[in-house]
Parts: sequence; C-alpha cells; structure tokens
Amino acid sequence: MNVLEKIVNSVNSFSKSERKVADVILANPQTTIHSSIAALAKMADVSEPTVNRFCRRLDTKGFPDFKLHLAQSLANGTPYVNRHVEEEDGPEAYTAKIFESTMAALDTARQRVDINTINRAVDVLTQAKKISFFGLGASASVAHDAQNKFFRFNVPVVCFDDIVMQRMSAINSAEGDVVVCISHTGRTKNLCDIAAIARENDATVIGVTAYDSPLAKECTLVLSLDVPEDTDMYMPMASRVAQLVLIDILATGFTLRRGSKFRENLKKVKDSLRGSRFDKKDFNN
Amino acid sequence: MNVLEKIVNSVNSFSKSERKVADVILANPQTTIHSSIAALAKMADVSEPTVNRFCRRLDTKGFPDFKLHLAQSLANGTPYVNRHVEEEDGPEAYTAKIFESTMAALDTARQRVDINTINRAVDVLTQAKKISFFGLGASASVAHDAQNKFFRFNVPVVCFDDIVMQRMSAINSAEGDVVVCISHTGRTKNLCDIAAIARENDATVIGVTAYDSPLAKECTLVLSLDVPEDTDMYMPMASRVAQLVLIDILATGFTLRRGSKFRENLKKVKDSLRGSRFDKKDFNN
DNA sequence: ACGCAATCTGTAATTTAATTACAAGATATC
DNA sequence: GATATCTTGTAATTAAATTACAGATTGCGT
Repeated sequence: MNVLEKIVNSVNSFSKSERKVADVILANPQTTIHSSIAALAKMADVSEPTVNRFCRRLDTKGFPDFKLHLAQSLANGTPYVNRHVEEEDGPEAYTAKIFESTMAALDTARQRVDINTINRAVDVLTQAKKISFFGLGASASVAHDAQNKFFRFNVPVVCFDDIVMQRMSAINSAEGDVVVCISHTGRTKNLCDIAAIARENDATVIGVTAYDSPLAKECTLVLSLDVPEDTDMYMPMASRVAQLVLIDILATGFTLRRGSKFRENLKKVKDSLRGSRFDKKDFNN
Repeated sequence: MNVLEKIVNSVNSFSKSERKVADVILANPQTTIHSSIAALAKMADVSEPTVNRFCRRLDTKGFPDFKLHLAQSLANGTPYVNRHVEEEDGPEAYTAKIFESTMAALDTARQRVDINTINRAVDVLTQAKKISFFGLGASASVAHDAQNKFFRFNVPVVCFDDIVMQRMSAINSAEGDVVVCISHTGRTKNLCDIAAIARENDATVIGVTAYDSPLAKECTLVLSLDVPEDTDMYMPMASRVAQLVLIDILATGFTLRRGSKFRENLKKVKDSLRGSRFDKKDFNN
C-alpha cells in the first residue's frame, strides 16, 4: 500500500495535530516533497516534532524517509500489471493495457528465467556446427527472427516453418548440431516429434518452451520463460515478445563469447546493408 | 525524462569520479535512495562533495532532491533504463540489461505513439478488402507475425518477404486494399518503392516506421514508434519488439471494432488448433 | 466536579546530514 | 614546458532532522 493511501486509511487514528499535518500533505503532496520539515510544520501550524511523529506513525524512519515514500506514491508511473482488455475499451485504453501487460510479462520473465541455463545455451550455440530454429504458428516468426540474428554471425543457420522440411532437417542432424525448438505451450505434437528425432540423431536440442511440457521432456536444455498467458484462449502476444527477447539475449551472449575480433564480422554485415538504404542524413532530396 | 535515464544518457559528459558515482547508483538504485550522501560517497570511493556535484549536474537541487527524483524513477518497482551491454558483462548482467532496455523501449514507445493514428489505422484495417504485410530483414518476421494474427480474423491476408512478390502484390492492389509496410529506419529503398507502387494503385498504405523517413513520405498513415535504437550500428532488438506490440494493438483494436459475434470466429480458429496439440492436463502419459 | 493518568504537543538542545569555500592535484592547451 | 582550466578532496559551515524533556490537554473514575 502506498503512503498516500495509508494516510487516507488511518486518518481516524490520528490525533488533532497529526490530522492537520495529514490535511496539508493531502492537499499539496507535490509541495510537501520539496519542503523541509520546518516549512511543512509551519503550513500545518504544528511543531516540527509533530510532523516527525506523524511520519513515524506511518511506518517510515522519519521525515526524509517519508518524503521518499511520498515521492514514490506520486510518481506518475502506472504499475505494470497484467490488465485484460475489455469489450468497451477505447483505443487509448487498449493501447495502454497491451503495452503494460507486455511490460509486466517481460518483468516476470526476467525474474523467472534461469541464468545458468542461458549460459549453457550460449555455450552450446557458440560451439555449434550448425544451428536450426524451428517453430510453428506464432512461434514461426520468432524462429525467423532468430535466424535473422544468428545469420549475421557467419554460422550455418537454418530456419523452417514447414514440418516436412523440419523433419528432414532433424533427420539429417548430427553431433555438434544445435536445434532450437520454439513453442510457448510446448504441446505442439509435431514439434515434439522433431525434437525427438533431432536428439536421436545426436543433435543438442534447446527448447524455448514451458517447463514440464511434452516438448521440454524431449530437449537437452530447456529455456523456460513462464509468462502467464493462456494461448489456448487468447492470441499469443506477451509470450512471443518474451521469446524474442530471449533470442536477443542468446544472440548477445553469443557475440560476447566470441570475443571482439569476431564482432568485426557484424560490422561487415551492417556495412553491406548500407547500399540498400537511403542515407541517414540527406533523404530529403 | 526520469533521472535514471538521464544518468545513462549523460554518462559521457561525466568526469571520472562522477562516473564512479553513476555506476554505483545504477548498480544499486534501491540502496541509494536509503543511503546518506556519506554512505554513497564511500560506496563509490569518492568524496561527499563529488556526490553532491553529481546531483547538481543532473539538474537537481542537491542530494536529498536527487534521492527524491530517483525514488520517483524507481516507483514502478523496476528501473527501466536503456543500458548498453558491455564487453565484460557476464550472463547475469547482459540478460538483465536486455530485459530492461526492452522494457524501457516499450515505455517510451507507449508514451510517444499516437492514439489517433492507431485508431485510424484500425478503421482502415477493419474496412480492408485485403491486407498485405511487407517487411524486409528483421522486419520480415514482424510481418509474418502480423499475418499470423490477422489471418485468424478471416480476412484475406498476405505477407511477403520477397521483393519480387511484394512488387507484384503491390501492383495488383486496388482501392480498399491495405498495405502495411514495416521498417524501423524507414530508409530501405525497396520498401519505399513498394509503398509508392501500392499507393499509385489506390491502396491505403500504413507505414510502421520512423517519422519523417523516406518510407513515411510514401504512406497514407504513419505509425511511428520512435524507439531510440541505432540499427545502423546494432542489431534491431527493442525496435522490433515495439513493432510487434504495435501489431498486437492493431489486432486487438480490430477484434474490438468487429464486435462480439465476430469473436466466435477466433474461437473456431483456436479450436481447430486443439487437434495438433497435446491436451493441457494429461500430457504425461 | 475534581484529580489522576495517559496522551499530546511544543520548546530547546543535540545530533546528523548536506553544503560551501578553498586549496591541491590533474589535465588540457598553447 | 608554462599557464589556464577543470577535477577532486579536506575542512569549515550551515541547514535539517531528531531527541529529550516539560507543559498542556484530554479522558476517566470517583
């Protein structure tokens, strides 16, 4: 509970002078956080220790600490919460909700992701002879994205969103190859098969999927994001964003692991794009 | 701009000692707001006046005022700041940084996106005879994702990442068709051409791209996200996540606009997926 | 209604924290 | 290599907050 609410709630348990302080603070919270205890005492027409006691009553260490708490209550920021879009929401409302839900999802993903597994995944990827990204449906675009990223590293990368191609690719995999299977639910049958086949052929299989899912059971390494989203009911949104960020992290880990001289490669790829683009400065002609 | 961002942004203009202070604060922002100037100075291994000067440089009145501002920045629980990954970062550090940068990017995107334009874009999309999503490179996967989403709405949707196909598709477009061109920089020549061609053929062209870019000039409607990211130098990460969220928003707006009876369609699509998946409960057999 | 106890409240002293002034050191510039 | 500019730290000063204590107020039982 934030301090402002707390003040309102406990307004009854205040003494006369404390209430004066509360009134002044509630009336000018912004002014309060930039005032000294003396100024506030004067505004409320009480003594300084009274203000101090008021602060303590609200479970803060003293006046400065109270101001800190108050400042946080006043911070414009909306707490990032998962809010479902409602039927009657206007553009403003659903835009805000989707942004916030996505940010909330990333926040939980960040807290739950296992750094060790990431590190091991990066290990495996840097040593891979060939990397394959497989996904179906919404996860297919994540796989594409991953290909786009890792492709720049001058490593053999493939990406299929076609189960037949995936199957062929999986069958042809060998030791040293890495197969990354992407699925939010981890319950897509075809992808489980692919993972199993790849493993039978000695490939290392990294699953970007839910813990404890059928797909996870087929994988060598499971990167679970644990984003709360029921993709059986709703369209995959936040979950897929979290997957993308995970791919970004793996790609970043990859470049860092490979050392600085390798990063010249990246520059080369970038430079090659220049020809296909308008110049940054003078595109107004 | 919040203080944390400010610190990150002006890290170059800091002196050696000020930088030490910045590092300590960025590493433990929560601790900082509960520390005295003496404690912080000790942590950063600098003198107290240095800390004070640091605060002043950030346009605050002094240390207590700085703490107030910092508290407000942290009010949302997590400091969402754009922090660049450094050479010597370990898995823990770069994972945190990428998550945070992405969230920070979404936060700015949310603030800068124009709701009116979103609303108009949704308008246009709901009335479209056919919707095409075009993107190249990293934006291609965003286009794919968009297709995957809009496809569920039982609207004719196409998506090409091949310039020849894009071109053909653009030439064949007609009034009532909507073409969505996705490009972070808006300086990809080929995509500008596509947009121009589509417009010449009376299609409505929505650009998911930078304001004032060459591509924007070719579009009927520009959805600008304004995520600070130099994709000429680095890989597109946060920018692309923001694009995806924008697509989510458009898709959501679309379903809301179409009314409730239309949403039964979505359920049908979902149900059709069930056969391809293991059941939610008993996948352990 | 009176007196005792408990609770408030304010004054003044104390402590703590933050800021300023100044000087020494480092760095850049010519 | 000398001078000027910018950094940084030490010590002194000032400002702010807290504590200790005493006076005032309120509530309660007789």
